[in-house]
Amino acid sequence: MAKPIRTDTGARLTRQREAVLGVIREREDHPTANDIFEAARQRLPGISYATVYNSLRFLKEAGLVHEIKFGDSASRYDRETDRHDHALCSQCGKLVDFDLPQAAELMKAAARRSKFKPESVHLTLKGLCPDCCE
Amino acid sequence: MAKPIRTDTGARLTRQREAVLGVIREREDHPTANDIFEAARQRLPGISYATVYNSLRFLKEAGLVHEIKFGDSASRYDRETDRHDHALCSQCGKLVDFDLPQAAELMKAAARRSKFKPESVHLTLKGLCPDCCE
DNA sequence: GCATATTTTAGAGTTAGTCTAAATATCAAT
DNA sequence: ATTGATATTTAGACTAACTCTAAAATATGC
Repeated sequence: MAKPIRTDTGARLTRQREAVLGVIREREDHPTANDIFEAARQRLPGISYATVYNSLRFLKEAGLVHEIKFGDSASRYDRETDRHDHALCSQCGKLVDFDLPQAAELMKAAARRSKFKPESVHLTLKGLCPDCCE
Repeated sequence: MAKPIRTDTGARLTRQREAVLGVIREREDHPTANDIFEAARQRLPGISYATVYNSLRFLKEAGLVHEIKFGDSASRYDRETDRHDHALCSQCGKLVDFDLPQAAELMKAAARRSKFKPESVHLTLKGLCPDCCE
């Protein structure tokens, strides 16, 4: 009944997808799919688990959100879609975005050593966040 | 009956753990736990799946092997335990080790920007491996 | 308004790994 | 060598985080 809003590239932004995007955009942190599922249910009580996953995939492909995967545990989602790096607290798990300006150079250096044709570089710092440093 | 060989730090290197370590040391690539399970069964037919996982954890904690996790799919294991970086082929999944000499500097720069107390940096280049570049 | 295409849903299925409790093996001291 | 304490292995049940499927609901184009 309600006409679906569209993204600027013409893709369909249904109520469900909009709710999921809204959750990610409103949060400062980097929620997991499950966090998003719970928050999305507040906005759209009937939304199902599978739809949250479908929406996340859709939004990711549309470039509206960014997925962060560390080997451990669940993926986290990030409203920041530009290239950036991550710092992960080894004590409390806090995840912080930052940007290393030398990333482009770095990618070249890495490409030279590995003999790969570079597409992207991902850098993660592990350490203690300011709160966990005492 | 057979006395267990010990690592130089005195930890027990049982037949099972030795088999798992042997598999990893003999391979040039970066096998998954399942690859290791299959190869270990050739050496020690009765070895169980759980034992391979237990052994991998043990060997990792003893610093004898290195675990590599990317968000996608299963962990890979690496006989190279010194700090190093990885290049991952976006087409065929090939994983190659290399070392970036500027890693120490990089860690400092990342620590400065994120305000974290640094422990380690992990860099991954995604791109096309030499074979997949045509 | 009807046919076609897209999206959502519930729930089953999958993957990779962890946990548990019983069985077995090793060690250290008689 | 036997005994008891400790460590390790095993099979299989269990878990977390997704992914898939097929049917139902919804939207779009004519």
